Amino acid sequence: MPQLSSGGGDDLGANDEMIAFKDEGEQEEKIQENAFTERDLADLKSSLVNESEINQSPHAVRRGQQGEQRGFPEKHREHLDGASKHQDGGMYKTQAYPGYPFLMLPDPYLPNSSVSPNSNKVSVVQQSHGMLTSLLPYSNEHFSPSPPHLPTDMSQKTGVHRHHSQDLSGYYSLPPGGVGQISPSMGWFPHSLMLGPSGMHPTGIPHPAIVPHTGKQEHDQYDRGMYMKPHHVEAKREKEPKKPVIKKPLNAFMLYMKEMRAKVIAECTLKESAAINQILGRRWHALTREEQAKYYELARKERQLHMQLYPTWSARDNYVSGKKKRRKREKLQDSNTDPGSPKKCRARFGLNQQTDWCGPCRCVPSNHPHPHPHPHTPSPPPTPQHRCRPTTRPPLSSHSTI
DNA sequence: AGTCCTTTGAAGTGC
DNA sequence: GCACTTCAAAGGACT
Repeated sequence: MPQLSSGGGDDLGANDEMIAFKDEGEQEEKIQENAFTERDLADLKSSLVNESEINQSPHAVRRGQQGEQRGFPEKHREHLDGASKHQDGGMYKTQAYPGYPFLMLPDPYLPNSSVSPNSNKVSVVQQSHGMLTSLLPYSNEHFSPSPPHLPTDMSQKTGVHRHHSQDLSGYYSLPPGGVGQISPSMGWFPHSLMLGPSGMHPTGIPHPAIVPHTGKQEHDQYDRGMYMKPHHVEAKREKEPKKPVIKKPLNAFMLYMKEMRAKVIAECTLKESAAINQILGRRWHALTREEQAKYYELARKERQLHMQLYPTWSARDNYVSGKKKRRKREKLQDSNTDPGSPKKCRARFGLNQQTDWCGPCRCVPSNHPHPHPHPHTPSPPPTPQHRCRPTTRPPLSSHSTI
């Protein structure tokens, strides 16, 4: 748990994390990040425009970023990884949150616990596809070092099973008239026993973490149908009686994205998620430790709740078969070694026909330490400092510019 | 219709 | 134990 406030001066890697930021000039950026929005937009737009004008390649921006990210110090990532690995360790659960005493108390979502309906603070995001999302009130009240209401309230209600739209309405309060505004990521996990065969809650609100089992596209469709009139949902279900999938609980950054996406969209008038995510990634790094702690805490609760509700669930359940993926990769590799023209090769990887190497790594010659003259001749193995990964993201630079 | 892109973090896999 | 991979969200772009 890297960014959490140590409170009493313990170090969980959080200090290291911050030091790492400072070492890498992040501090300066943090100051500058305050004047984000306009610059984000300007940078992003100009980069998009420039790239499109120069290269007319849909991957031009990606290449540029990869070029930057290529310089990302592994050390930093290790910090993150190492720190995150502490998260579920004892430190996290006990000492890591000296300022969060409620963590030592019974989980609010345990069958014998509950939370109190005493807050009306809520952020409601109108998703572009029409789904309303109720977000946790990320007020300081909720995430103050000693949330005053939580432990007390939790202890007041006992023996009541968690009914999300009521019990959680305190902690995850609903806005006026916001009946269906339940976020998949904010802890709205009704008990599995309360769900119907396709993840429907008795209230008629489908469980957001449960979606049909047929891939991303249907996830979207299902999401869009979440608040359809019941008979529509019913008809849809009859048509597609597919095995529901329990989705992963959202991590801190995902929760942050969910909350801030609409804001960024509004500020930047951007719609492309990839671009928005870049901005959000930068903003995430610009957050203070305390601000991030809100989301880490929230994510922890999410995981905890998820674990309670679906004790047998494993992230592996949603993995596409490793073999299947490997086959896909191998197939791609085969096609890369398949004789063909450099032109076709560049086209396949969205490279500029004039300026780009046609190798699978998409790096432009100018920033590539070991050029791929042509994929048909085997590329030299990636160096530890620079790994070319065409299908997965390269090491991320925490201070990469858009 | 399906996949990619882009971000971070959690968790799984494989050595 | 480490490095690597997959998946969570989102929606436009691309195949």
